[in-house]
Amino acid sequence: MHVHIDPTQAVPVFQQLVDQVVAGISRGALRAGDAIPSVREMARTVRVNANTVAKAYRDLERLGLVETRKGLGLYVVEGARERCRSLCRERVVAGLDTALAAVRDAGLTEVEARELVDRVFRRGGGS
Amino acid sequence: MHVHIDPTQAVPVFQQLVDQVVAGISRGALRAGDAIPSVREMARTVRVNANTVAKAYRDLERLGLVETRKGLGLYVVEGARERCRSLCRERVVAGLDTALAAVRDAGLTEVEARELVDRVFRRGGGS
Amino acid sequence: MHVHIDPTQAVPVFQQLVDQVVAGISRGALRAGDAIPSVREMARTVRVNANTVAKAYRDLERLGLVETRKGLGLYVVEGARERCRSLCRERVVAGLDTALAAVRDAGLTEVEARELVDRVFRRGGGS
Amino acid sequence: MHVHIDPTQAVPVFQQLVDQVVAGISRGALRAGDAIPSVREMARTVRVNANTVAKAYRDLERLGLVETRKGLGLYVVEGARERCRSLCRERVVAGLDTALAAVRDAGLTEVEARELVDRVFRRGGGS
DNA sequence: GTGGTCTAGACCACG
DNA sequence: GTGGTCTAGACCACA
Repeated sequence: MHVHIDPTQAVPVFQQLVDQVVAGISRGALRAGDAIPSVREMARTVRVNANTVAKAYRDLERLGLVETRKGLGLYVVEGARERCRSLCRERVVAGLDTALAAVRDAGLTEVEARELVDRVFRRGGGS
Repeated sequence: MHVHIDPTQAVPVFQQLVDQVVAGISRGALRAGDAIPSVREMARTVRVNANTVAKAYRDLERLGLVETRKGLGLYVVEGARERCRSLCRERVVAGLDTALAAVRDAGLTEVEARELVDRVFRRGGGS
Repeated sequence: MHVHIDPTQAVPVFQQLVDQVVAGISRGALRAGDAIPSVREMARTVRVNANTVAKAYRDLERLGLVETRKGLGLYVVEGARERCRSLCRERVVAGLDTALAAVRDAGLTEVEARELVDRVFRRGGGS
Repeated sequence: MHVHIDPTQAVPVFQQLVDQVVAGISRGALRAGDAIPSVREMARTVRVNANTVAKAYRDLERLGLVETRKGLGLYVVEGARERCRSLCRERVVAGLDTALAAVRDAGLTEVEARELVDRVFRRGGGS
């Protein structure tokens, strides 16, 4: 479970944490029943305040991906992977939808949009 | 020059103002040499704080789309439409690029991305 | 909008804040479109740290009772009262259900349960 | 003496243990003079930390339901069943009282409260 | 002025 | 050891 935080970025640190744990669950690095790193451990390893980590974890719980067992820590819930995926899917599709609408409204043609799709998918794996 | 602001939305009010003026110039509702509504008038008509309008206008000036004529107000500069369009284009393409990368990284297939493109462009004119 | 916090109670301060705002909406002291007291004002008046208030307000937003307009404050959303009521109702019914099950499992008779109902409702308005 | 613990639930594990032993005494599964399982045995069988079991047992002793016989273990005291029942009764009645007050304060009618009572008692034995 | 984010450090119940 | 709550005080973008 590698986590990397960039505090200079516009997206809040706690949100980056949420996203990375979600990604970890999505790709199977964290499985149902696994414990996620404790607040303090995560805080130490990513050099972030513990409260910030706690806030992120609270969000994960609210999303229903993780449950807290008092005195023990946070555990990935059953079915978290599927829930993650559908969450990601929704979010990503909504984003693309918005972006495409902007493209269209800016007067670009469908052909140009398709070319962008080509380019991104030809580019392969990286971000 | 109709402007509509939704203070509920995540995108800041001043940004919504910028976007709508840019759109107005793009589609020719505002032409080179035209005056744009004064800060106070705009503030009154769209029910927004005057400081917010001023900030938006500062951005428009910084983008090189309008110029201040002292004592007279703000005027759309020569060549604004073209500049607008290229700005829009860049911005929109960057947005689509990011959205597509997210789609790809979320594991959706190219086919699904293409279907979204289809859907948006079939939907026709509105936003 | 009177709010009273008892920091000695077992229920967390931020939760007490949430509950009291919910109650305020429920009984119509706060109506759709109204602003709720700013974080800092509330913090001052109830003698609680601003972060604690902010946490409570975050919960209210998550419950869909309130929306934030950046730079302006938090506003009660349309339909908040109904949502409040159904939330309260659910919570309260679940609590009663649990309590009744405990009563039954402890071997008390239905008659005794009914007597308790009588007593509480005879007692009238107070808490 | 079957004991089942759900570490997921909001009620603390040690409290669940107390409750289940109390229930066992109440229904006669544990009688005066019986030994209750040793801390270690209980810890092993219900998969719980031994300190947690010890804490629960301390509570049981404090409630006057069991007594320590040094070197032998914990034994259910004479009159435990009656004491249990009155304890349960008190606790359960207090709980119902609170729940009913909440119901009333939430504006539900007495009739609705009565219907809930009906429903729970019609449902019969299980939890 | 508003809320949002982050840090630092304290205390608590639970295991 | 764990997470949860609370305080105090800082900085930011937005209106």
